[in-house]
Amino acid sequence: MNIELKHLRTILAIHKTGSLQRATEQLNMTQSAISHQLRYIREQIGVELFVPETRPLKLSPEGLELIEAAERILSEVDKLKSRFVDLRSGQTGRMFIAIECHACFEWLFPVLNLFRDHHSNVDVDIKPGLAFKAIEALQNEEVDLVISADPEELAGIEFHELFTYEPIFIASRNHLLSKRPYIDAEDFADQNIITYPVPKERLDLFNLLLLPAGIEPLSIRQIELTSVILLLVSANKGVSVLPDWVLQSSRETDHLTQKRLTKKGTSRKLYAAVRRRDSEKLYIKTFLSLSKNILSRLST
Amino acid sequence: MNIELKHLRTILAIHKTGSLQRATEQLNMTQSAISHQLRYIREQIGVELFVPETRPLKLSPEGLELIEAAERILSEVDKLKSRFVDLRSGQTGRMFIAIECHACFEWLFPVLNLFRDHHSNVDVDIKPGLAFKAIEALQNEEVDLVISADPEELAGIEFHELFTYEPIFIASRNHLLSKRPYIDAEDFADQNIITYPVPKERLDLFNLLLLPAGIEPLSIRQIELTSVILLLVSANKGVSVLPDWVLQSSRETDHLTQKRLTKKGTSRKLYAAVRRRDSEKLYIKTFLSLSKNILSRLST
DNA sequence: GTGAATTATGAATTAGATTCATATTAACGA
DNA sequence: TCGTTAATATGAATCTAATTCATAATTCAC
Repeated sequence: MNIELKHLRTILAIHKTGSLQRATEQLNMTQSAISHQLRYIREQIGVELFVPETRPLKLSPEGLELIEAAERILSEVDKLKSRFVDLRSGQTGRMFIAIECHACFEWLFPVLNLFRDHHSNVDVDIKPGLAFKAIEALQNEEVDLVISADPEELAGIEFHELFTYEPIFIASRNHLLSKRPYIDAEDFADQNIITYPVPKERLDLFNLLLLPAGIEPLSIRQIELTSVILLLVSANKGVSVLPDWVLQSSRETDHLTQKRLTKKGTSRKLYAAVRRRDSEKLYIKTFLSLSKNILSRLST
Repeated sequence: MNIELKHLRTILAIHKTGSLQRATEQLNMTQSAISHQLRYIREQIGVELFVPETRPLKLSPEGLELIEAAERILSEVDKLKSRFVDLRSGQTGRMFIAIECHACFEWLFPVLNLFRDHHSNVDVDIKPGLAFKAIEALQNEEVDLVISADPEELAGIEFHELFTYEPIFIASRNHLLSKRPYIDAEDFADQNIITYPVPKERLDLFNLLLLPAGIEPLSIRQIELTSVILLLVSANKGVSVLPDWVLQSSRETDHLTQKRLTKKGTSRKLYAAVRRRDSEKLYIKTFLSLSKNILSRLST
């Protein structure tokens, strides 16, 4: 027995309009096509659906049952369809985020708070633990958005620039280097550095300054939480380099001195990577737009 | 957006087998056909269902949702199908009965009690109030079976003979006619007759005897209930003619005398009319078979 | 019963689904 | 990283099945 949704729709239209003739309008088919189809359906299910030789067409008890089931099934299908219309247009969906940069929590949480106001239907989560394999996870659809400072050329992946930031040197006000107008690579050679617990090559300080200059600091201490880093630096247990936005938004900068790296300063850019096919989704656009503006919001 | 059940089945098969290649077995199609169909589905719903370029195929979050909905919908459709398989084979269905003969309640109830043991899934009901238009109601599918004594040649309708019965004259033991070996038409001319409240031409007594002989009884009193008729006749308030099965099965015949109509007796047949298309249904066959045997069951 | 409207049917046509042949792409082991 | 194998994608050809067209058969209302 082969039944398709098309057939259910036909039966429903015939029943609702009361005749094959009038059903033609709803179904955009000729009366002949409907008649052929009705015969096919009758053959398939082997039960008379309409009382024969009556007009307007009257349902048989079996026909009535079919109609009721058909309405249930078709409404389920319609729900499914509109669900996909929503998914496609970005009214709803999933946005799992992987972050390659540790400090990004500082601006990401405020962004997501704002985001929730716009898209309460979107399932948002931050996936920790795949910082290094983030882009791979994006391709695998394990996550839907990656915050990264290292754009690559990848098929199906788009990097959207979010904002430019400046890695800033911080030390205690009592620190020797607090007298300098700016900090250079060599200055780190005898310093205790406090960083996030990630490999060197993923830290701005090393990327931009120390690795090119071939300089090793005196020691490296790895700390998870930004506020603890600030605390330790304030207490003169070491120095650090953090993105400027962290220092703008933090209330624990009173005992700190901030300096540029190198005379003319340094800069980095942050990107959000998404699958190209997702980039038109409404909620992705909202996220990108909110992220681009988040720094000015935080500083006021 | 056009989705058919076929497509849901395809997606489901791909997911369950993990590859287009293996899905070919389930679907009895070539890998190429499945691939084309998959592309069509993708175009229709506009959302990537499987993570591209991965093997074994992995569902995207959207794909997972589709699978879940597809399983719901297809199971609903399967239920519908098996429902119709049952309906077609007569495992289940509706059997609304119209009776043209008043006394038939006497044997019909016992039949239906037995019937329920065999077919608890069949929706049984007796539809009163359309005694005269019963056959019409059968054609309109308002009822599914008619008990009738007057078979006709009608397109799509079959009359199945149930049993032969004898209309029997009854009177009080004290009644004058109780001495007679049998009763003739003329004997009714000075009698008070008690009958069911239906037109004369639908009563055996008039059909078989009085109308042909052109004889009018002294009076006619119409009574609904068989037991009340028996009561009144017992009390010598009049005489009546009832089918033999009523008298066999009744416990209120002690004060009655029973006589044949005419010297060699009379006989009538009862029929069950059904739509030809229903006559192969299991439960209809059961009903016919039970009805044919009911009289011997009642008399024991 | 007659005419108007509706449904059914067969043949012709058309659309669309499937296959075949083959190119492309991933997966795995050396 | 390369070659090998297996799987998927694709285009054209084919075939199936749905739709239309033309028309016959029914039904309904007056």
